[in-house]
Amino acid sequence: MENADFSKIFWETAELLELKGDNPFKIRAYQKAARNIEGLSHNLEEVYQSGGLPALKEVPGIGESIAEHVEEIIKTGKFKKYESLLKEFPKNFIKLTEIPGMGPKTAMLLFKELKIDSAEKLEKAAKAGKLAKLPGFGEKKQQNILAGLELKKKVKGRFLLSEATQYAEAIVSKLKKIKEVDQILPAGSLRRQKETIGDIDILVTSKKPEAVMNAFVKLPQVDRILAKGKTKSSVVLKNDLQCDLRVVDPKCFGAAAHYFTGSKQHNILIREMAIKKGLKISEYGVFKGNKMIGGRTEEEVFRSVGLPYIPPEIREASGEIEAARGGLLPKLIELSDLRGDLQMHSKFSDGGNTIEEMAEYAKKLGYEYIAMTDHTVSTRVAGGQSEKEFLKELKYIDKLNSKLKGFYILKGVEVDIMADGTLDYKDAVLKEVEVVIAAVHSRFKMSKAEMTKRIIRALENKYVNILSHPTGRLIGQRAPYEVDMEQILKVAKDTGTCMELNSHPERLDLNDAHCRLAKEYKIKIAIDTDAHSINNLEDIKYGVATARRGWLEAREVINTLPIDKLKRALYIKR
DNA sequence: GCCGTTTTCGGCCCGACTGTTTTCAGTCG
Repeated sequence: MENADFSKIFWETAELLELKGDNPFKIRAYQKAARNIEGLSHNLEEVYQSGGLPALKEVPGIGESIAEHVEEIIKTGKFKKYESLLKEFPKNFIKLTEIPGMGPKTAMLLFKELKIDSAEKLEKAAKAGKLAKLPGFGEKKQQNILAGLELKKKVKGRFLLSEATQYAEAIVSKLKKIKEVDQILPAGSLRRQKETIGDIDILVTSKKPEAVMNAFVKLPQVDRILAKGKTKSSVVLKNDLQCDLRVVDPKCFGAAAHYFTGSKQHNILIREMAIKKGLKISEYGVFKGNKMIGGRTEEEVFRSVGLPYIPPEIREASGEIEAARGGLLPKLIELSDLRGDLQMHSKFSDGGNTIEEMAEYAKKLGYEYIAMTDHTVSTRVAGGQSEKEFLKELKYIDKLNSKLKGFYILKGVEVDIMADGTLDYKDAVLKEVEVVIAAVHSRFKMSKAEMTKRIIRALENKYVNILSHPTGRLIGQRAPYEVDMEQILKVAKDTGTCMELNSHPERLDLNDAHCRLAKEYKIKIAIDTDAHSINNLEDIKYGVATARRGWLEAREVINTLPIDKLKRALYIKR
């Protein structure tokens, strides 16, 4: 069982309880547990196997009864309470609440009054005008539900961080031109740099909010307006991404920034701390009674509850508050800490640029080195080279290096891990290479035990420096292959192998939670781009963002080292 | 259902906008 499986069950349990109109605090408890399990770096099943119920109860949001539910799910593969709740409703009924504008109350009312239990029936009834006649409904509400259905059909899921970043930057640059706009900050999950983004939240300070609102909803990117008020508006952009704008007074910028950055759970924890101190925190500031005592900056908000500044990327209610209180916050890695990029491809395999062009661009980015890691023979679709061809590339790199001043091209390779865990280049060839990156590119559907064994065998090869995209997932397209990550990390630690954090926006692999786990195992990480052209080299920022979400510091990332130290670190296994 | 630097019981974050309402419920973030 993966953590995502547990969290899905508890999310849906909460949803079902909500449909039933159960105690809202109980519902919140299930949601909180689901959210915390989602962000957990350890596998919940393994937590239970090693420490039983008491270990489960250590997880925030898991108490007596949810711990028992988890145990039940592990032992029996079932969760009786959830299944009996599910039986109380028609099949797929809870999916109705995924439609924007449809909450549990509306869904239940429509079911009771019109027997609506599917999106299809909902659409039919709305089109026939049956909804508008119900008590509490009207023409507008009916239209909104139809629009929500349309949106749901079009938008399959969340947007990649890279996509949302581009859209947000375009909006921000337009908003900056509005003269009534003072400060502007993209907030929400985008500011926390989550790997996928549900919608763009933008915060603006202005003395004339209405002027900003009017300009915002008229932006060329806007397809339609969902809501427009004095200080808050929501629109759907032409690419179907929702964008919310909120305007506040400059004096509460910090409080608003903190609030709109989230995460929701983090905010709740901070607000609870405030209450204990006799304070109240809202997006308008920090208040003692009616008196505002802070909120111009985010620092003031944190200070009001006795904490230092917590970077947005780790505001996930996953231990950052405790760390901040104990003075144990990590000094998160920054883009400028990196001295080179350790995986990329050239025209020698499937890259779009020559080695010289890649090196030239890398120099412009301020790097001191790159590793050229073209594909090997098994990855023929990606122009993988035979050993003989590859040895020629190595000689070519030697020649380039003799001409370069103040820049170094490491001789690297992205070698394939075969189904049995052997590599597709002989050790005699790998011996000539400075950076050996091993990767799984085939046979993704192996059992967890087989895949784990396969990868471990590769890690045990003394020439392998880095395990590339360790789970093989493609966000929104391909699930990670089954692998026992803790087992892999243990072997990586024992053998002195690094884990890659592949910065490709669809990979981000290791993900944030795995980075944090690797940190616990004291394993070094290589953040690289896997660039196939000069255009991809700047994707490194998404890797750094993920590393920051995984609490990584510069000293835990191998390519923050200067070249001589890096070479020594790479030779540690031999 | 969870949780404790006021509590093992009694709290549980806070506010905007909409649509349908004469004062608010529902939804969302």
